[in-house]
Amino acid sequence: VNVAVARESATIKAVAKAANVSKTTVSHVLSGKRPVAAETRRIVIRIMDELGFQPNYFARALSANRSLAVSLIVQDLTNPFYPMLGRGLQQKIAEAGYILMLFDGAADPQATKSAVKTSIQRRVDGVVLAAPNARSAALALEKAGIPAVVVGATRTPRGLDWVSANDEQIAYDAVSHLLRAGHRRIATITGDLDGNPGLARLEGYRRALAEFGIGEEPSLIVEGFWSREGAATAAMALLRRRRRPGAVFCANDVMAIGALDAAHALAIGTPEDLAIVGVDDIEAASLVRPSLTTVRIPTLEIGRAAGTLLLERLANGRTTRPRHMRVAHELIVRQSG
Amino acid sequence: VNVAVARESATIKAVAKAANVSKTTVSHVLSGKRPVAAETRRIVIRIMDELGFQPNYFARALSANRSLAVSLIVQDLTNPFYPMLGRGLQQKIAEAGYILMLFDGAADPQATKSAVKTSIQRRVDGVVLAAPNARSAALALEKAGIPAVVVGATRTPRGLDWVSANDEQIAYDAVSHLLRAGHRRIATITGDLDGNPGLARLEGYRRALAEFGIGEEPSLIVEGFWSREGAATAAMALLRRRRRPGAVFCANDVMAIGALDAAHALAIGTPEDLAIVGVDDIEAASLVRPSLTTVRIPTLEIGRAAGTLLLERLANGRTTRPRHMRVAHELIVRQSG
DNA sequence: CTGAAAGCGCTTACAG
DNA sequence: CTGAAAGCGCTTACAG
Repeated sequence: VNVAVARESATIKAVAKAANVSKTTVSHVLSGKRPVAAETRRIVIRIMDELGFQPNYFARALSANRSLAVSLIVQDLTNPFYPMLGRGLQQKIAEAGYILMLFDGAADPQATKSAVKTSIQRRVDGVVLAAPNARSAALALEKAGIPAVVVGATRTPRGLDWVSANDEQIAYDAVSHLLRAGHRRIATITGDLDGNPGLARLEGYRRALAEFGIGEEPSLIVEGFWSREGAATAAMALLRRRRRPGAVFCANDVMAIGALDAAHALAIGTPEDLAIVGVDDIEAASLVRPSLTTVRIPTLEIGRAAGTLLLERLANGRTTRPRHMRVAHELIVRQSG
Repeated sequence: VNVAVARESATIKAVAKAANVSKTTVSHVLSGKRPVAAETRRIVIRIMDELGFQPNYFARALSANRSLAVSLIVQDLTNPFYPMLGRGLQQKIAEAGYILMLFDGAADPQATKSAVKTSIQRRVDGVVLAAPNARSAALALEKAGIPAVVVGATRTPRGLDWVSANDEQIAYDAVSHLLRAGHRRIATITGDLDGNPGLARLEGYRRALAEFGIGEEPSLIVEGFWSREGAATAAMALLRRRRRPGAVFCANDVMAIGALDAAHALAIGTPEDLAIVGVDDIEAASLVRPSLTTVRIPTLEIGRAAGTLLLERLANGRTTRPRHMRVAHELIVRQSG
């Protein structure tokens, strides 16, 4: 096996020699941690330029014992939620000189474990967990002394920094929009009710109705399993009732599109005969016809918030209490409701 | 500023001491580069377990002079093309023990430059460039002795490993599908014709028609600028002709959705009165009504192919010639054509 | 304002 | 089959 002929890159030693100073001084013009005579600094900087010197991060990381790297462990990069999250996080940490190590596929617990292990071996300074099995991952990281921030978890993790959307309020705002538009018989197609977003969004739906003095009608609450087909089936049942609802709040956009399918199949007009509101603002929300009214979750902001929490944690160590940041959502009114 | 109380992780030295062997031996049971007596090995492994030993990658990278890391520099992570690419790449390189460093936002040349610089400083072993300004980036990397693979570039880069889809054939296959369905007046809404995918897809359209002995009709070729609105406008003009086309090939799905908009606005039925075929198979392609017939570009495969090329390059150095891999696409027949 | 030297935790010729 | 020691390229007390 041949070895790539990497052009030998200049070291601190070479720079020191050429500039006629010690390695110590070169190191200090690099870090600024100690005053260096203006003239000396100028010379050193010139030599660095001439030699194309780039500090070796391994050496730096090894002696300083920090990597200036952050891991992002993500459930499914293919879900549009995560790229935006990654972008926000990268923006934030890059400002502080950190880079992003990306681990995908954490829907599989085995992949999560391996991502955590690799993160520990590579001595990342912090980890953002956007994965379902955050709990055990966080434990392993804590043992290794690596701070973690959890994002969009289904449950509140104990003692960890955490950023999330306000799922209850999201649903409340969506349903309030329908109520303000005059709707009174409003159904909801829920997601999986085992986890947090599903449950919280159902609660928001209930609170909005309650505040309008509308009694709950259990038959208007149906489960759509977060999927287009599940929602279409549920909506079919809903729309075939004698007294069908005039509006439906769907706990995500994919299910809203399923509801649209059902309405179309039954020749029920949207929004005239059935208003539909979703959550997420996925790309398709503006591409379907009629375009979807929905609640946008500011994924970029979530990423940035996670970065902020992590940087603060890195600066403060464990001295400060765990924090929870909530990001603001936004109602996007389009054609469907 | 407080320092995080990182639990001291065990070092090779600690393991060696506890196991009553030398650091050399511990290192060799780790790497397997030299035989170790079965009994000794067993003891060392047990001690490693007990101490929770994780080798420090900085130290390893520093002495071995390789990082076991690969950079992915991406134009816009938010474009669904890239997450899948990233996943494929990560899958491939993880098999060889490499991790992925992600850089987003390379649509901005400044961001690309900074990503390249960081990649050099961090001594990544290789880079995958999925960015428009691949040329200058590749040059800088070459100077640093870091191999690069280019993905989905608009121009063929010289001397570099390269993976791409076969854009000409993609268009040919899409148009052939329409021809086989009996269409003879087939329009095309093209992308930007400055770059490769736009031009190549127009050529594929032409070849398909030519092979069917159909003369080119310049008025049936209109530009849609890769956007929904651009395509809708173009389609409007097309559909208002006295003799309007019976089918239209759109150079991407977003434009196909624009064509759908236009047909809908003019009450022209799809596919009865106007068949529509796109390219990409974005998520929305299956969500719009009628769902879109399209050509899927296997992004995951592209990522894996890039990983394969890069790993081979890392193994062979510059001894082998630059390679070009093409990935196979697939016609997805749905409702629109 | 500047340097000599130890040390970070590994790998790897060299020697036996 | 095993060890002692040099070295990778930085950072950072310590000393002046």
